Amino acid sequence: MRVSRMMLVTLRDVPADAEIVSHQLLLRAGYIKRVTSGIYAYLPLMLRVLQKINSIVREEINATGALETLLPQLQPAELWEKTGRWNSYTAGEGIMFHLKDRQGRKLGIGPTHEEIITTIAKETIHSYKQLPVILYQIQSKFRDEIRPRFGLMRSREFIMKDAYSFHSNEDDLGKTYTCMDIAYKKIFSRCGLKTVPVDADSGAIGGAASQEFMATAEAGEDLIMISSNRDYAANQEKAISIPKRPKPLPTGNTSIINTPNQSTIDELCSSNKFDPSQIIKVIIFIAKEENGGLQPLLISLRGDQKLNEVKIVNTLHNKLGINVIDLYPITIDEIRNQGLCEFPFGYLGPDLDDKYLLGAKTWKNKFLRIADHTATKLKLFICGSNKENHHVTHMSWDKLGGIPLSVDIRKAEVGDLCVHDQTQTLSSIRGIEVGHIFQLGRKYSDSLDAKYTNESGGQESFWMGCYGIGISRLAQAVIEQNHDENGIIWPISIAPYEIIISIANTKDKTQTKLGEELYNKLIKLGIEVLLDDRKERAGVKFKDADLLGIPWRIVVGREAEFNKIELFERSSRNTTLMIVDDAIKKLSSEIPSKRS
RNA sequence: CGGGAUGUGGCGCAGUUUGGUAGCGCACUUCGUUCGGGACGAAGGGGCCGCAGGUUCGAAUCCUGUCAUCCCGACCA
Repeated sequence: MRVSRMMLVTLRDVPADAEIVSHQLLLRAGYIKRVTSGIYAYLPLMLRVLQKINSIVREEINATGALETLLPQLQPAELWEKTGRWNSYTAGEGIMFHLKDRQGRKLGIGPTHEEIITTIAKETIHSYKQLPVILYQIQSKFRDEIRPRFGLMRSREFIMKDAYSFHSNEDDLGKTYTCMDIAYKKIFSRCGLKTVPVDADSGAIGGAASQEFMATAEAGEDLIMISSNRDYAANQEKAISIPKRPKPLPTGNTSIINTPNQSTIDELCSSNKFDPSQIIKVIIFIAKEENGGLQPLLISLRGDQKLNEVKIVNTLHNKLGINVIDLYPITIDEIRNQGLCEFPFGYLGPDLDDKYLLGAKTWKNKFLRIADHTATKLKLFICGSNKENHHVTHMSWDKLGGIPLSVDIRKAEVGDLCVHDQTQTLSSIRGIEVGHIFQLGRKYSDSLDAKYTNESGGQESFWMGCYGIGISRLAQAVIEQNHDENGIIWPISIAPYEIIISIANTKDKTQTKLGEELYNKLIKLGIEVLLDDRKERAGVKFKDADLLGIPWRIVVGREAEFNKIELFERSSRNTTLMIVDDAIKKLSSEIPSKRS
């Protein structure tokens, strides 16, 4: 392709809207154009990158035995109602774009495709003999993100590869899950992306085992907790660790103490020489349930621990079968709006009476009481007395009327010891989520009544897995990891072009002629080559070539008359003066070997 | 949605406090001189100053409303 013909417009100034380097470079080098918030046009150069990524993804996913499909983006509400996701995906700040057609039928614009694919599987797969089946597609997905940002990193329309697998038993699902794990690692490494697999929360999609692939980058939105030897890594939402040992409370009798103006852990500790680990703090949240119910939660935590809200949502779902669509701390205004008397905030105890909720307008009038393991393990502790300005020391769970539901709802912190290996400590790094694999189990097949006939003639729900890769996000993540002050440095495997020939002076006939010859020869060799034939000064062409990030550059310049060119490698910035034929030889052996 | 900020040619910005009818750099066009790391000079083209009302003889500038964009939080490939 000739640069003079490719609608290339590069920007010298950094667009004001772009915050992170990869986004700035995509805009400056003319790869993408913003159309509206979170919605981008992929310009010709970008499309080539995406197509390269797609073909790597296709190769590796096809190799797992998966079949490519293309599913509709417009999806009927009924399917989403069956899985119970229509409300949570559309109501309030729902993430699904949705609309009504002219007959008034409700449709959603696909943020994901479990409903569709499971329905298709249900209608197509009737016997265990047809299993397992893996289906996938690569196409645009739509999510009405609360806050789109960072260009393609979090956009509202984005390209995703999503695969879904169907199995007759859990073991088989596990096998495919492992295959995908391996395929994903190959894909990311072929794309030149450094990733860390982490244990993940399975979020709104639901399910059992789940792993995220994080591209490590300072600009990443996710915090990853990782052990020193990298054996363990988890999303902060899911991370577990060994909490520090509590400082035992010296023996003593249960007694109420005066604690005026000591409504925080800090104040309480500094005034009474307590250690935060000797205290139980109590927090009240409201869990908004899928069916609209508002359940007050009375949560007990050890004073030195922090609450992990995601773990609470999961606990409610997994242990109590409550599907929570929103979780938020209560406020004084809300208590008033409920028509209730004020709570003794700052002095709450785990035994706060349900009578505080009597007469609530929309809240349920019984607390759901849960506590973190670190709290329930304390034999003796200090806690609020449910009376302003008073705490209780040497309290025990017995005296409080028993131990509430004991679960892990604390945040793992940097410096904690790891559960898998107590010689390791946790530290944190930032990452960009580029892939996610789940073992869904039978959640969707059950709710959509997707069954097949098993060996003994009975009906059974499919075991399912789902596996996503954010294609457009991945492309940008690669830039985040591969750039310098001059621009992008594409790995050759996904570069839009492999070589750019810069003719230093287009008025020089010798240079132009040699450039054109070289261009044609390289094309014949099957190399993807750009010819910068623009009537620009050499400096402009060099700057643009660096900015675009093409892995190799050939400069046809002063030495053209001696049949020599300069070969420049973008990543190392090494330049070699070479005879033309030697350069061709070198490139035609080197480039194909590094494409993989 | 809550908190913060900004909207002025394609991009980056000044002008707004103290109303007088729009300017700078980059990019674009033409000519000349240059010609290996974003050249220089000269001459040009392009903007109803986000939009709608209002105040005023007169509004980019003041007032009201509205829309959009970006940043911080919840969301997620």
